[in-house]
Amino acid sequence: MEPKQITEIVEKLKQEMRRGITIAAVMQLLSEAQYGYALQKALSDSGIEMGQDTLYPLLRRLEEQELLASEWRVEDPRPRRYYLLTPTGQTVLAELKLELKRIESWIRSVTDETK
Amino acid sequence: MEPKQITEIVEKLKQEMRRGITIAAVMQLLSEAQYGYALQKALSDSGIEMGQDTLYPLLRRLEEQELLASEWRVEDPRPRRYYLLTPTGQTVLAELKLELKRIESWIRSVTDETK
DNA sequence: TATAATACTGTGTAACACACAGTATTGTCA
DNA sequence: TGACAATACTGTGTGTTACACAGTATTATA
Repeated sequence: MEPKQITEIVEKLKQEMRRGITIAAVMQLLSEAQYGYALQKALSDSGIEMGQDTLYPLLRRLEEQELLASEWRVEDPRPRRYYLLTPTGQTVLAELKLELKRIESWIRSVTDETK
Repeated sequence: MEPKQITEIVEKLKQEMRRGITIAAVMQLLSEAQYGYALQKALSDSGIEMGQDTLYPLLRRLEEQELLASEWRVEDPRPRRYYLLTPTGQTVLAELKLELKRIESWIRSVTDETK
């Protein structure tokens, strides 16, 4: 098998592994109100690259589920749409964090075993 | 929002978070040859529940990508299909583990911050 | 003997990340 | 001043895959 194909496969698998944490990342960052573009930068700072075409539908989806609420703020230099966790969203995030701890310990058990 | 709906949403989000690690789990367990049904039980022992209708297509997919190889073994009490990581699969698994460590440290940073 | 456990195969569908495309406004620089 | 970049958001289409649903066969058990 070509090294190029291996890289493709690896990248795709990494992608699949990452997708699970992006939701929690977004929700965690929205414990405080933030607008989409700034959120994207904050995610990037956390090492999570996410395109606008992925982020905005995700925000819409979480809002539809009433985990987020959004509002337009007319401000300098331009209007922005701010998102914030709802109380329900906070509850859900707390639950997700428990799951993350489980995933974390599973990762530790797997990677430590074969170090 | 109904508590029932929240539970649904939480479960679905947990599910999405888990999917990322199932691939690595399967590959890790197949560092040694194992047949499908036994693999499913081993996964379950690791806290990862996975139906046959999910596991077998995943095994097929990984085999198509040449990360796994399989063979029928005629044995007592019945023939079984064994799966084992290929050398390529071992390479890929090592790469995935690096990614898992990244995810792990990200989880730590997020959950510790808000403890 | 009927049912459960063991073991595997195949098809269909919902969900969603990402690709692709677009819009508008403000900022920067030659 | 105008072209391009950055800022900021919206919408549609598609590929992928977990899971739902369905099925098969053999062995084990009550």
